[in-house]
Amino acid sequence: MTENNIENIKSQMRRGVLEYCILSVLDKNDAYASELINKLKDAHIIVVEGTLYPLLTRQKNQGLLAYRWEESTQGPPRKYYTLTDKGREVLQEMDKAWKEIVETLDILRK
Amino acid sequence: MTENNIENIKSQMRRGVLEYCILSVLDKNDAYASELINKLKDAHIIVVEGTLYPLLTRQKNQGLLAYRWEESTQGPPRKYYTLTDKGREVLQEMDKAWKEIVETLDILRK
DNA sequence: TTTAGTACCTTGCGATACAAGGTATCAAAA
DNA sequence: TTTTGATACCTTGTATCGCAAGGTACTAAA
Repeated sequence: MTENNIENIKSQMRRGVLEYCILSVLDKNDAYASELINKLKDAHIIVVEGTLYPLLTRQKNQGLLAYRWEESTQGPPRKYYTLTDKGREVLQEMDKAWKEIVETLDILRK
Repeated sequence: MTENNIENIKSQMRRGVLEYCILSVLDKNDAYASELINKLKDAHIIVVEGTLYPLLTRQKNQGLLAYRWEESTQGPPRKYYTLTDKGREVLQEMDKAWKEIVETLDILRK
């Protein structure tokens, strides 16, 4: 029960920064969806397909991301996402917002 | 539009830590709902009644909080919430979870 | 030609944040 | 003594969104 509680809370915290994480990863390198899932899993940010695909579409529709198709010899073509200029701007705003929240919690929890 | 975007993102981040903030505030002092709203507003964590009341009830049902009624000379009686032992345990788990996420983002955003 | 691996995407359910509206108490003004 | 304003509680309805589950399609190897 308590365990469940905590898992719930963790995933809630993660959810809050998920979009931030995605833009952060893409800021370093373009990536396709499955690749993103693995990179985020490595960073202990769990995200599943049913969450990521709609989210990427949303961010693309907001003009934060663009994509291109690339052939693969290993299977079907890959949809590589890349940050747009607007995406980079928003990422900077996210940096600020994140900093504020971290400071807020420092104070609340001091 | 972009502004809206950012507001959205900020509130998403805040949401992720809302329960953490509530327990943190109550860890310092017992408080009643309206008081909590003001304290959180001061800390730039916006939360409205329609969000807070169900949330407090949930946390109480999970055994994290208890409450007592206190008379007030200024209006209707106040429902003072207080952390339970379990609430304090969970708060410590939240501290860990939060630390992890902050570290994760440090790495992702380095 | 079937199986395994990779990659894409959608549907349906449940949880939940928030706007809006409602009830009740007390004190002071009209 | 009734009305107003301030304080405090709580609920309802809508919309969003995360996630489990299920589905399609391409490639290579068995």
